[in-house]
Amino acid sequence: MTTQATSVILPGDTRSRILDLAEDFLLERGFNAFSYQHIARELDMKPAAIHYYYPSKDDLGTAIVARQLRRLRKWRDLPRVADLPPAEQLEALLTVYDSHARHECRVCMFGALAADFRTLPATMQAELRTFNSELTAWLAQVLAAGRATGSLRFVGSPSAKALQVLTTLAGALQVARVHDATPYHSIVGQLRLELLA
Amino acid sequence: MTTQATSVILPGDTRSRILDLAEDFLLERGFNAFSYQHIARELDMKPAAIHYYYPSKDDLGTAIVARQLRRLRKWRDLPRVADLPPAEQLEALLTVYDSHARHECRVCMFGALAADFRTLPATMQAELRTFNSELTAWLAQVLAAGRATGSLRFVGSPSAKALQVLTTLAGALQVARVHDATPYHSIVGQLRLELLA
DNA sequence: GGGTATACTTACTTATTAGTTAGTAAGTGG
DNA sequence: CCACTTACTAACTAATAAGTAAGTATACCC
Repeated sequence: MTTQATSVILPGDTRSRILDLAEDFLLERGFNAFSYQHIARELDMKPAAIHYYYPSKDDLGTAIVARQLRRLRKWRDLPRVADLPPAEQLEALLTVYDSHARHECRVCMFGALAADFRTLPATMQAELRTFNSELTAWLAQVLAAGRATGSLRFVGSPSAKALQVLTTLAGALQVARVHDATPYHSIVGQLRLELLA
Repeated sequence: MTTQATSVILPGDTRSRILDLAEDFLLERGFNAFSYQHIARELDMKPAAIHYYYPSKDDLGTAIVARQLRRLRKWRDLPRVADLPPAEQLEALLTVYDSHARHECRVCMFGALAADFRTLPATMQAELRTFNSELTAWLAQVLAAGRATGSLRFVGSPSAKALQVLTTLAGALQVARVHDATPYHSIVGQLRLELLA
């Protein structure tokens, strides 16, 4: 049996519920501070059941980052994002980070994994590098277009500015975790003040 | 005996060698990914010997952050730092981060602990909050003085800008770890370009 | 109704973790 | 030279980690 009368189970549901929970724990505690037991307990299953879906923790971790990368690509190419003018594309990005800050000061995936990076499986490292590179490239292009049309203002190269902005946002969520959302809003307010013409 | 003929041992040396090594591991792997065994192996001792100096890992972790806080206060109050004009005080701060980047893309202590913050002992959390607050307050005052004398340039409040700059620096070291030093230099270059009048 | 795939559980192994306790060798002060 | 302190080691415990192998209940297909 899958589960008794308590809830209706959709096919493939457990697999994605595991991934969702693993991602929660990852963003909440870091990769080295969550275990199959944590996930199993939450789902009222045995740890071995998690291994059935994700044989090793490497697989699970890599799946989390790979899914986030797929989400990024999907989001970026969404008509309601891709067709926006540059300043509003930036605003859409900030909205994503804001939702993290509101959700119990959750850090972003990059911020959650960067510090422990050297203890991560090689496959996770590779996916995270790709994720960061693609996001930076996207923002650099947004910034360049925004400056060209006069809606965004900054000095220096778009790619350096993109790196700086993303780095600041990742860091801002970490500061929010250490203190509270106040410094996060302060930092993002500063970013808006400087960038929006 | 402390150790045989191989080296002369100073009193209190083991204690600080443990702390040094623990800090190395902390910045290298994160708090949840190093153990007393790692330190003991490096020092050619038994894990119990580490417990002799630092009864619990909480004590050890707290000692690391507390020492870093003492170092910050000492550095900040050093004549060769305190007596500098604002723009050079900022430059002195950047030099500290640069040395981290050069030292195998080491992250800063804040960046190493922020992601796993909620898994840390309460005493470490408190010390880290103090550390971050004091550093931010110091930089805010530097920025305010620099803008007043015309050597530094930025919009918004000094404390928001200080938060933003420190957050960016912490994040820049994390990016360096994930990729290499190139993006770090790009980000710090951007900071200099914007701040230095 | 039999076979097979799915979705698990039970029961285990091996490794590592933090931490404790008792003991011991070497140096120190009286 | 004796008591005491310092700085450890040896030998544990209890908990938790990732991972495996074998078995089981259910559903679906022929």
